Amino acid sequence: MANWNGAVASREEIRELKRRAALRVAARIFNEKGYHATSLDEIADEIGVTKTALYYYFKNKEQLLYECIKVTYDCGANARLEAEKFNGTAFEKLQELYRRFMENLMEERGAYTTMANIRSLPAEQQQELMERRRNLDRYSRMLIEKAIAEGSVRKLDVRITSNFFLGAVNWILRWHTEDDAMKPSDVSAHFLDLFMNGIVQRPA
Amino acid sequence: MANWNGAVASREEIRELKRRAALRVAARIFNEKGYHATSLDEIADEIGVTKTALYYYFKNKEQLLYECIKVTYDCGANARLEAEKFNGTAFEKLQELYRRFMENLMEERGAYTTMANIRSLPAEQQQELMERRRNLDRYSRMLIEKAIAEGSVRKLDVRITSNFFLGAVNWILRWHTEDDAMKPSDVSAHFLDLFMNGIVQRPA
DNA sequence: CACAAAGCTTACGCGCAAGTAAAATTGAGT
DNA sequence: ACTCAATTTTACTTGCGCGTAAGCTTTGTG
Repeated sequence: MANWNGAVASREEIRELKRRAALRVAARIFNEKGYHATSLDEIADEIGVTKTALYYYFKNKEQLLYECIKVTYDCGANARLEAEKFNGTAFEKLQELYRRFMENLMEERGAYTTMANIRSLPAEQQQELMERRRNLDRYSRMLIEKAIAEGSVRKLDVRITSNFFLGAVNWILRWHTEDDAMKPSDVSAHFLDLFMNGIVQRPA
Repeated sequence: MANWNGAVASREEIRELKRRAALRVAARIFNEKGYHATSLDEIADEIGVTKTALYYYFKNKEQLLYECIKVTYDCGANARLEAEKFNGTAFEKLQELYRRFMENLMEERGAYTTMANIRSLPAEQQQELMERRRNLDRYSRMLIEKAIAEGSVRKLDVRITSNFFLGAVNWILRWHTEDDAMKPSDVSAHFLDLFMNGIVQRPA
């Protein structure tokens, strides 16, 4: 038998798990205290290693932040993929986009995508993240426009409407904790109910 | 004549104007780069003085942040006062509360009330601000409850509904700039339209 | 004009936290 | 049990930025 060791994690796998764990801890503390107010010593302490150990997994502090933010953007990007493969009206796709987005955010719990955080990164990574942000925003607006065109949504200002809901969604991480009484799916359902009722076109 | 100098600002007045100007500059940079990433030298440079001049107006960096955040909280507190003196249903008061809140925020342009910012302050000021935050939130929820009781709003989860809109509102400062094509009153009207349509009770 | 108070500057001390070098430890495969 | 790479540590350098001390400049007032 080449390897009856299937159940036990390999070195590579352990390394990856430790990386993920470190990212989760880092993201939590960054969100609580802010990137610049958080020292690597603090993050390392919480994990149970010394600061220098982190440098074995991440190039530097910026890299750590970058990957934390990437988690958050991936939530949006994955939500978009789900929405695109969803067969249905623009109205339904819009709903799917935001439902997935919200639930991903609450599951993954990455770093806030604040201006302060993004601007703490090197120019190149800033560009990349801003680009991804714009992409999600454009997709969201496009769906709203299509939904208006198909008559399922009232004639609204698309920019305002998109910002309205994106704001509410991004804010979720501020008040919804990991051990919240409310499950991610409950929160997303409530939010969608509020949003969709706000924009839906009703028969005269 | 005791003083034919009425048109010219007195020393006290000039001092106060400079303080205000400094606060506005500080809040803008804090919002762009984050509190800890912003040096006093930077703020002073932008104003056109040296760092030490700021110490003539503010006790220290924390004090500067504290007052920037206070601007934002005052927007909420003043909105509440306006709403309370407004004669009408809970539904109308709710609308008034948020309309004023949004417009004040866009006019005053204080500092974001993020966890990171608040936790950068001394314990005592943290307490005070958290208290004020809770007060506004409680008032918002109370109005929603009353509006449900009076039958003008659907039976919704009050906590979720309040967080939903507070999130959208707080996010405004992220995308609405001072020279935005859209006036504060236009933005607030749009937002209220979206929110109120989302929660209103409709005849069967 | 004198002179005090207000307003601001230059020069510096000091602590904290990012990042590095090199040594110590662990543990998987032989 | 031995080896060597993977992992983590201890000990250190460095720079940035807050805050202070001491002095210079401006301005209103008698």
